[in-house]
Amino acid sequence: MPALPRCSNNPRPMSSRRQYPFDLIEPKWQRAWDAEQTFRAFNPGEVLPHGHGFALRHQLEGKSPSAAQLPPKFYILDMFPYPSGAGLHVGHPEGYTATDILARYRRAKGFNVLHPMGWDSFGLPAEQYAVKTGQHPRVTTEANIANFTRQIKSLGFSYDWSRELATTDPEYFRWTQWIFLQLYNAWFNPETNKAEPISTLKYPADCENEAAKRAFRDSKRLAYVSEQPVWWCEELGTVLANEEVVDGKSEVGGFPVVRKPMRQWVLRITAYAERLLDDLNTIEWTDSLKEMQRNWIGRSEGAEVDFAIVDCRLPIADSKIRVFTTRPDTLFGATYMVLAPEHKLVDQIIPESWPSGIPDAWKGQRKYQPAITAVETTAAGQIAFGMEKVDLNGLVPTPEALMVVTAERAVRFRAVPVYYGEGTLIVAISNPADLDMMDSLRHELSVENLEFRAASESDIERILLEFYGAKPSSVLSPREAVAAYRAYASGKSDLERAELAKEKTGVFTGAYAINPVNGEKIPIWIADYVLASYGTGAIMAVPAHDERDFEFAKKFNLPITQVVEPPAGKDWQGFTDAGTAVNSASAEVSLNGLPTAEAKAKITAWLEAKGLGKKTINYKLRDWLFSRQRYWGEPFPIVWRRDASGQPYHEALPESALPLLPPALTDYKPTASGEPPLARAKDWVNLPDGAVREVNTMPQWAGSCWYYLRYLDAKNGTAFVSKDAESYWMGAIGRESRVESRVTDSAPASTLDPRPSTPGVDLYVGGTEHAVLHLLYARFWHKVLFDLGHVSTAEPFYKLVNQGLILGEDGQKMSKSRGNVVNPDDVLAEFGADAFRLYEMFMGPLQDTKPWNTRGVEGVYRFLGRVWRLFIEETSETAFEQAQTVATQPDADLLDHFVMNATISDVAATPAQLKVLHACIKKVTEDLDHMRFNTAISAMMVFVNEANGWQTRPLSVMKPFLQLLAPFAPHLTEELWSRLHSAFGQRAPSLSYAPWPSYDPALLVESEVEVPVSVNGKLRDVIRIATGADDAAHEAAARNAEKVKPLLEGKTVKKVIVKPGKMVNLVVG
RNA sequence: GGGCACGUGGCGGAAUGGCAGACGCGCUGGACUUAGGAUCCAGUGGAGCAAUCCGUGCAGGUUCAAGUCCUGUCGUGCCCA
Repeated sequence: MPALPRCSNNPRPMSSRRQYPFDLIEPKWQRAWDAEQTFRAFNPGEVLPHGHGFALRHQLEGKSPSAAQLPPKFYILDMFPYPSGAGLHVGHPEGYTATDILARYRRAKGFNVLHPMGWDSFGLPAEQYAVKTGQHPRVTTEANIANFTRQIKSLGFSYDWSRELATTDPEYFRWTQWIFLQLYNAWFNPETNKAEPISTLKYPADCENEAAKRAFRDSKRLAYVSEQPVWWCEELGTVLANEEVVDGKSEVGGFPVVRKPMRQWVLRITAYAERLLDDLNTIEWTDSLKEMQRNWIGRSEGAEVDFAIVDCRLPIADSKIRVFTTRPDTLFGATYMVLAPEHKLVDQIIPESWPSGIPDAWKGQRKYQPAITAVETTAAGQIAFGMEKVDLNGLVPTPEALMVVTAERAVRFRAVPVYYGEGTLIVAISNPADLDMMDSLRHELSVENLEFRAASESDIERILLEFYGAKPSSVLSPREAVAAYRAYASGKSDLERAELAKEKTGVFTGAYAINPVNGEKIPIWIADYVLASYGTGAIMAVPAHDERDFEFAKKFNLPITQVVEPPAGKDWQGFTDAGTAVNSASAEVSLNGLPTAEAKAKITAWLEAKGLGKKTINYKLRDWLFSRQRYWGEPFPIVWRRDASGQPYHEALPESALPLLPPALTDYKPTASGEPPLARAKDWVNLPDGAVREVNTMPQWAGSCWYYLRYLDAKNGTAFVSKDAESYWMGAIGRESRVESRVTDSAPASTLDPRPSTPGVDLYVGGTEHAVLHLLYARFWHKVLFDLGHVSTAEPFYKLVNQGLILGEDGQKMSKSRGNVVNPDDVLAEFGADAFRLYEMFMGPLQDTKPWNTRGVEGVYRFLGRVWRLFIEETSETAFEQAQTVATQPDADLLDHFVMNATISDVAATPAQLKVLHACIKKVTEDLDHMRFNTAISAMMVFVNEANGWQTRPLSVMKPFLQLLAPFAPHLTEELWSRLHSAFGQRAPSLSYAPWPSYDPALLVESEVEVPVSVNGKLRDVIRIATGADDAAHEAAARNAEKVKPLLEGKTVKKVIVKPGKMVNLVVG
């Protein structure tokens, strides 16, 4: 942040300008809250200590109330942070301040508030630091947690620190592993639509032996093992989930990633797709957030349709291709089919030779044949070409990986090695900027005569001619063409294939299928715009009404047949919206004239009746890739064994083996063979009975999937959470009646929040970056735990609010490189925690993105100074300052030099004063109920501006005001609250549990109101009129208003609109 | 390319369809003061001496009345692709 002028030779440089002694007040109260455990939240059955504010407020001192005897709960949760080395930035405390204000407000309203904080402490940075330095990640992590704790505590948040947790604590991740075992030992029963213990699984008849049963069982578990192509990041030494890869690079660090098939643990989240979607309707999240989750789940309704294969040499059962389409109504327009290049039927349908008469363009092309497979080892390092001898199809060489390994590092480039010989390497690179990098690597390698330069297409052609002596034949057989195309496509990611490809590519397989609705013979293609992982990996192409099919058909001259008539004025070619079916009739069925929706229904019914297809629902959501090749994560409680035939199989450890701790290591790098770091610990991996431990670890998401449950009962050593604590705090029992009976003691009904407690976390606040993944994963785990009877609600987070981003003072995202990061420590030193909290809330609506402005902090800081001076005698400031100057160290006793302001007295308030106070109570209360913190603060500023002018300030007005301000500025208000009480010889009850003030609407009624008068909708004058005057009185007064009268002369009043007390509008002609 | 937000003074932002700009910052003037980068008081959307006129990205529409609702358009942000 821009440094504010500070005088370095003065130990208390700000004291002369300090608005009030926050530097003494804030530590004083933070210590007091800590010592008195003021914000301890009590579980059902706990003994409430004598003298505790909560116990006093609810007359429960020394008792151990049951859930029914406790006040209603309010669970208010922050997204716990990853304790990074950089410490807190001003974005963190924004949400934390909002929740803290609401937690304090709810306590004042009589709720039993649960407001905890913890640490999402597994994570990559600590591990990367460990790889570099050999320092155990736990050491780094603990230091960072200590720093975060200090920073968060300095803000005076009312967390119940007795429930603090860290995902890296063995007593915590023991239960993360336990939940994994719940997933492992469960399957999803589609009939009951819920997870059930694996023991309820029924085996099919052909599972004759134990091995077959095991294979079947393992294929049904919610946590299962799968060999699948994953994103491998060389630099990080781990796989990444799709969502952790951004623009072809790792989200963390921005390192290159490649596709690679690996054995992985996967969680069956797709089984819950429908429920994750449906239950969004039962929770109170913003529409945009729900929409994001819906998009991510990506439900689409359509049909699966079977197309028979012509002249097929396959067994009958396989002689058809199943496609998924969302537009079965366009079936008559399907003029070709496309399979994903990886589709398992492709190999089986290819004929020996091309059918006669097909265009050459369909047959694929061989353009280059760089037959280079080489690993050159030198003294200094090696160069590896990740490339087999392949045929390429396409206009440009496929970007492939060139890996250069030196003693220092391994770097992967997107490059095609096209020539290698006599110590000279020539590559075609896709990013010219990589040339410099390669050049610098050349020096590191110290390989003689190794030259890097970019090769143009004609260069490559010339080199290939030289290399092979002749240009290879361009005529391919169907099998060769398919193989060439597959090799080409395998180098691309799904994203590159489906979305980024500007030019459609593909090749004809030589085989044909029969369109089931009209018996037409259509060619079967493979193309990379069809993904094996979506739907059935095959589509029917309707070029007239699908953008990508349309482009493809144009390129390869495939027929385009109209089957949907668009609304008038639109071209049918490439029209993809709903319209009216045309050209869609056979002897058996006709869709002609039907709107798209009806046509879909009719053709789907027909297909089902004929056994040719069925209505299907498809999801974009994929199963959750759950393993990482890292050290700093939860180890899987799994071992591997081999059966009699030598087949490996996995087995869960017993619960008694938990927590399974990771082994001690000195080297945190993956092994030379690419195995995860855990594989280095041979003693740990190899068990005496011959079993081998799983060496993958769980992703960071695991710990954050259930931390909100652990807070409920954070010290429980025998269960992840006790039933009692879970059902009380997650609010599944007898809510409404308890709210009414319990909260009424303190506040009249008028200011009562009528909303009953809600199931799950009552309010969850955090950043949008977790809008999809964390929230989806946590909901999934929660539902599994719900199905298995471990929790009592179907959803974890009832109400969720995303705080907006805080930008730097320059309006840019805060980042170290921009140098616009604001450090809360600096702001706190200058203005104090209360001013910081107040400013974070005053900036604007919580949900909005807004820029930081240090001048704005000064504004609210001045406001707090004005509050201070409302209560404190100015002359005593001098006495304090003198005492402070001679004091050797900051001492809270110095505060005793302050004297209460003489204007404060125990006298009756005037009606005007009461009105100001009650208007403020009303506004602040209503705003807090709607999380409008900024306007609540402005209401309190209005109060202070008024009170500033009062000659006497009645206690009965000033005390409630302090209560209103207390959630926002707890330190200052606690200090003034206690001084105010002792100055008037009163006993000071804890401000934190003092009942929230209520307002009297009768006091707010004005005897006379100002009402605007407009003529023809234009404001002309303002009249004063008695409250409750009738319409006629309003009209009469309006007609007589000074500035209105002349406008009515000579005109007829055609219409009069009166909203009593609001406005009058006269329409004249 | 699609979806969802959002466009209001010099700035952050207020406004159940009913007096646009609450509150704060900044700015201007004044008081107090040895001093002011403290505090207090007053003013502050634009134009005009004034009456008054013009003003919520732009263009239309609905309405007695539109920052607010509807249509289109431009711009910004986020998410998805």
